[in-house]
Amino acid sequence: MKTKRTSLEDIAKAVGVSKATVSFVLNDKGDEFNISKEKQQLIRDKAKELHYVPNFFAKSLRQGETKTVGLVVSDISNPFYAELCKTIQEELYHKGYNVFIVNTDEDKELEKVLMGELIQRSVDGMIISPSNRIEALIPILRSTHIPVVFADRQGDENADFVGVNNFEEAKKLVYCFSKQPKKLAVVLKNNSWAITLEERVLGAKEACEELGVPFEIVQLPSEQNEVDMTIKGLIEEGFDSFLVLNNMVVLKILAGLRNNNIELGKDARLICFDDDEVFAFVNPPITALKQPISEIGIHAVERLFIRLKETHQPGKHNLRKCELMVRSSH
Amino acid sequence: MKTKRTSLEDIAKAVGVSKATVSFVLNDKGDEFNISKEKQQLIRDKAKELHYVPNFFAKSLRQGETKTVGLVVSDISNPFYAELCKTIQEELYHKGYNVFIVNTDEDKELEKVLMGELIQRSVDGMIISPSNRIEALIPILRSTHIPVVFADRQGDENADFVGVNNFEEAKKLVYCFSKQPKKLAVVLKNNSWAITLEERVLGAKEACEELGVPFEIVQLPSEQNEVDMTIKGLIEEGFDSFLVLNNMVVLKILAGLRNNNIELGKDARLICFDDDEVFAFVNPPITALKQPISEIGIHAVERLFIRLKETHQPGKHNLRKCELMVRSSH
DNA sequence: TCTTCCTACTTAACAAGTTTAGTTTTATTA
DNA sequence: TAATAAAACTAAACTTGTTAAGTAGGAAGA
Repeated sequence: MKTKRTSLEDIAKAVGVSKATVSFVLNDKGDEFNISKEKQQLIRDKAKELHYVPNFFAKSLRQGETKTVGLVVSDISNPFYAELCKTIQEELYHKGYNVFIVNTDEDKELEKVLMGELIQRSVDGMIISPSNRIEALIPILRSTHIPVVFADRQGDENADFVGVNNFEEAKKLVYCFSKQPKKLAVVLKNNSWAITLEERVLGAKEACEELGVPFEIVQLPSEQNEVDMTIKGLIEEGFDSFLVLNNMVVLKILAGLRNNNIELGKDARLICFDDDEVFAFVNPPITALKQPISEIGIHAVERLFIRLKETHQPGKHNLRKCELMVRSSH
Repeated sequence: MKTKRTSLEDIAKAVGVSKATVSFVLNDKGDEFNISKEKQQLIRDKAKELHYVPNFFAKSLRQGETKTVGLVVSDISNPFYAELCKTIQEELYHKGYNVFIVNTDEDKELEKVLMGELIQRSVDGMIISPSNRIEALIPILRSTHIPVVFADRQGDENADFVGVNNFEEAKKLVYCFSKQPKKLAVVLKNNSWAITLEERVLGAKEACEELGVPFEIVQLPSEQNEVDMTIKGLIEEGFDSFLVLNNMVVLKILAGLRNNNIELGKDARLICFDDDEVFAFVNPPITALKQPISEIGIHAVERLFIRLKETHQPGKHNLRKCELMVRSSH
């Protein structure tokens, strides 16, 4: 038997006043609307007694504001996004906002559906790390007038963006190897073609051309034994350096190298774009580029709040600096 | 200038029909309610033209159903919860439900506030990994009649629960050391006193008593240099084995051991409750207990759906099995 | 021809709050 | 003493979508 939740009206009837009075009191506007202290107490007591919880939807419907921000990421189980989500959630909580997180799994169709759901939920704003350039969604977003900030990945040149300069950072990394690579393998995940990766690949390419280093872009297969084969092939072809552009594949490469008896730091060198604390304890410790995740989250929220106030402003790009964690694999 | 979103009424006026007609058509009930094909097309076209997105709140308000589940976890940036969130989100998405994730940061007050917010949002159900036994929240949950399933951590004996048998699993781990410990340090994070940890501690304790192994429960400080000191002290006192009950501290211990020149596997042994893929690449590879995270998520969702249909059923405990990842640190 | 039925809709109540514009009662002032 | 003001509220409109009940007009059957 589904009993109805306590409503304002239930309290009003129980106390013998109008809905309006109850609403005033429970929104701490009792004094402003001249509700007597005794009645205020009566109403508050009854609300507690009946376990009253306001219906957020009714409130939002009337007020046209939800105090909710939609957060679109491709994969919360990726430590990068897990941390980003956490930071953004915390920042927004302090400002009185809730966050609705959705997971696109790098699927453009799903992304579209989920963003539609966020719009249905009347989020006041969105922070998006899009699976790719989102031409299809721009008109919808425009017509709803929901402010959007892109974080980590840039979905639209003209919109707000907070992230890192993937091109420049990747380029710099190529210069960071302890010995100039004879041949460089630029490795990324299979079927992963996010904007950030595109930019990183371009940066690495430019550096290689500047240095005259031969290079190849390697899309790593998903099965470990295929990875092992790929790496074997690369080593045989004379590749001695690996630039890993994707934190989610570094473990596979480590395993692949080990399975081929390649000793990192000696027989080959590796740098990873994206850090993990545990890299310090891997054998050998992995040199990696640490992205300022919290910073990105904090600035994205800050920017969104500016947008929430002044809607008509040109988009601004905020590029944050990365930090190279020099360990010993490079 | 904040332009209003397109509403049903806007479409109705533009086409010259009533709101009801538009509602029928856009909910694919046009035929059922005998709306002519031409009008249906007209309405659909206009809806697309005006970028109509239904207001979810208005719909939920009327229908008393939100197709939304609240998910309460202590820390999404913890890989355990990140994975749990992802699984639950995926499972629910396939069933036509959305998930609202909140982060309690192990703070009981915050947990209370956030759960209140989920109730305000009229979630149809909740999956909770509570920061602790949540006596304070039980009456509220009861009065709202929102079905709740506990995942990972058990908040109430009488409610549904999906997780692992922390007591037994921890107990077994003590028996897994390659050499019986001379003295065992049972390590957990500072100020972390989740239910799961309580149970794990109790299990470890019982095993130690059975084996006659002296042990100590160590709350690890948060600063690395203090950790180093703690570990130094333990080693000097003759502790040669570490049972780490908390995935988030294992890195600190690894660093502490290294800073004290202790070689794992030789001078000391370590097993971790909770696994991470990267443990295979740490030096030496860490033996760890892998929890069936996806399984927990999937079964929690399944259980919640049973609850959504039949509210009055006794609570059921579903204990899933863990897998010991034998590597070499033990 | 009158009744009945079907088609193609419309009207209005409803969900649960917020908010504007009133209303009644009491107190104060000219 | 009448007018004015303040105190303590209430009524009803409003947010948007759903849905039960109703209606107008035409066709078919008795």
